[in-house]
Amino acid sequence: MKQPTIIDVAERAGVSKSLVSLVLQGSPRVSDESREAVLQAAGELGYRPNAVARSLVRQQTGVLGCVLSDLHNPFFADVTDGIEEEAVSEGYRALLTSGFLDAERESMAVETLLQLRVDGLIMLGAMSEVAAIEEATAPVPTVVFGRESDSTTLDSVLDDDVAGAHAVVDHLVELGHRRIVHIHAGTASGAEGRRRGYEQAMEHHGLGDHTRSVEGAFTDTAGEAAMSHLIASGDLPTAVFVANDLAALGALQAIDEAGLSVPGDLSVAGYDNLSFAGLERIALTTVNQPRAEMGRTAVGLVLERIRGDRTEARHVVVKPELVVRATTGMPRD
Amino acid sequence: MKQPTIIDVAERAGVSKSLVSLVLQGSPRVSDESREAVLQAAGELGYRPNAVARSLVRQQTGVLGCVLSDLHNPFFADVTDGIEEEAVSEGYRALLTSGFLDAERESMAVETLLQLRVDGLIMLGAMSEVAAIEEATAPVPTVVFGRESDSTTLDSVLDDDVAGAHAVVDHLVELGHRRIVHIHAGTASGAEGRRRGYEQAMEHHGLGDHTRSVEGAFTDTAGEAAMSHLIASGDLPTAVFVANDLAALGALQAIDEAGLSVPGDLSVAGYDNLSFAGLERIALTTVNQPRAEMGRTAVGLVLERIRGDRTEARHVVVKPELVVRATTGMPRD
DNA sequence: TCGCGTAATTGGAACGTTCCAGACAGGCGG
DNA sequence: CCGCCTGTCTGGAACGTTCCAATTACGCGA
Repeated sequence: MKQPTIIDVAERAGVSKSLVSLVLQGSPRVSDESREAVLQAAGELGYRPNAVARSLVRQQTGVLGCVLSDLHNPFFADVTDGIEEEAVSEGYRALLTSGFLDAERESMAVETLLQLRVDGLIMLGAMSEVAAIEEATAPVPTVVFGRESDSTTLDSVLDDDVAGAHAVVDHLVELGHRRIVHIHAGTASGAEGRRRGYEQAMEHHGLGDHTRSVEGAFTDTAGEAAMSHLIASGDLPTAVFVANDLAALGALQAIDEAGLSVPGDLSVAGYDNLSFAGLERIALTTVNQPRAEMGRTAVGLVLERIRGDRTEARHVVVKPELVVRATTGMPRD
Repeated sequence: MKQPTIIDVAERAGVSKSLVSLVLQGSPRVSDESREAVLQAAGELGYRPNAVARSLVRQQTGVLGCVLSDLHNPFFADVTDGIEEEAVSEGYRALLTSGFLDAERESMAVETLLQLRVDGLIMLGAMSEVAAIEEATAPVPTVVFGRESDSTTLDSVLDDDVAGAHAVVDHLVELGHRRIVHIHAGTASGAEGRRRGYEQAMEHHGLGDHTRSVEGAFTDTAGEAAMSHLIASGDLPTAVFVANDLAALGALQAIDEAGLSVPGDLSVAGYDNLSFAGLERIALTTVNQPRAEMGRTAVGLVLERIRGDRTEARHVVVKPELVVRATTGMPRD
């Protein structure tokens, strides 16, 4: 049951292990005859290179570790598509782990990947603070995805959450809303920027007095709970800006359950433009980010670092885009 | 920048590398004094074990590789929760890769994981046939998740798709439907059983003449395309049973776009009971599987094999459960 | 015939661990 | 006083590769 090694192949082909190694790496300085013999022996034995041994001597694994804060959020699936695509085309492999929306489990995942000696790390929607990530990932090039950062060591990729949130509020105000509540996501990646954008925009429109944020999280259940709470409080706004689409879906559910109409009684906007948001039955007004492209960018950044092409941190910020659908409309007055 | 090794720790602590190894493994046959010194030295240097070297000598990695056929399908996220939980509690780590709903990319992912010498493999919703998986994964204990199998070497975990599909058809027939179309998912995992269950149930209800399957896949876009096609054909049934919820969501979208009403003009049922299916705006009739539990079971099976507790294949089949919601109702007559 | 350059091949060190066999010190019983 | 046991600790082999330096084979020009 033991898998054959390069030495088994060498014996069968009647050559040295070094030559087998050369052939398998595609070296040109090998006679056709030897190459043939080695390849045949390898085929017959069902030889499969041992990446563990290779990594040990090469001092690199060819693996990019990705920590997804939440496997349930389709947002990250789209980003990961871009990551995989770019990684593979550059000769790397992406391995994924989940952080389970928990800073502690997230750092356990990071630790595992570091022990495996991944060549680079991409933290998607990290729950941990940048300083903590900086420290934990020091030995390996790391890109923080979706979290604001001015780190001098870590690269980052994110959309301009402040601008995105601002656009949402502008849109709602333009429709005539004044009492706009924000369901935020605490200190999760992207949440702070969106909250700040909301507050700035409210201020900007002279609605500072109506600024009101309630606690939520980047999950459907949190969105539903926050919205239920808001409804139960009796003090309903005319519009709600929810920190992401997943939570917005939960909020919609709470609203539907309460028998309120959208956007008649209440306008709702989210963030991320999940594919579900585009369904007619949802038709959620939201903010789009170029997810796959951002994923590719993240890989590009981490590879630049791995290859030593760059040493100063780079922070890539992309423009988000408001997508107006049917969950937002004029308030009843 | 090079990470410290066990030898660096040994030098700093003034002991041998063997002793450092003993301490780090928590051996009791070490004096408190030495233990203290080693731990302190390791802490000061920021030592992190090299899992690559450890794996090489131990001949095991402590890693379970999981290939998810589709990262976009939340179904697998739920299963993965169970997998992770059980793996961690048994001292293993789960690493994920995506198969991108493509047999070829899937087998590339498997190959990568095998080269990394994972201790076990779980294939979730594999696109490849069981025979191909059997051959490719021969050196490593492997569990096939969600695909019917009578393999004598591979274990499997799945729900009883035939029974699940049967239950859907029973429900529709009971409502009075006769012309029930099935949007299937070709040879994808689980698709064949659901199709078979549909066909058997139709036959069972004397509706063999109305049996009609149209081609789809386990994605929202495929479901939408199949449904659009069905609508365009002009020959509408009164009910549609879609192979999974993701595709059912796409089908609903096509129906909504066509201006038809659900379940007035058309009843729709899916399979998987995604959390989205429970939203009031969707309220999709579907079939539930105990996802997290099935994930835990899969890990249990693979660990039994790794530990050599069992050599014959085991196939765990769990009972699915019909969940009736608002997308199914009596046909107009 | 000899020396030399080139092409092909090989042995062995190294990577960072684990683990086994053995070494060493000290205490105890005979 | 000697042998032995126990409790600690250590050296070195092994894991499966890569890669460097060295070796061999061979043909060709002088």
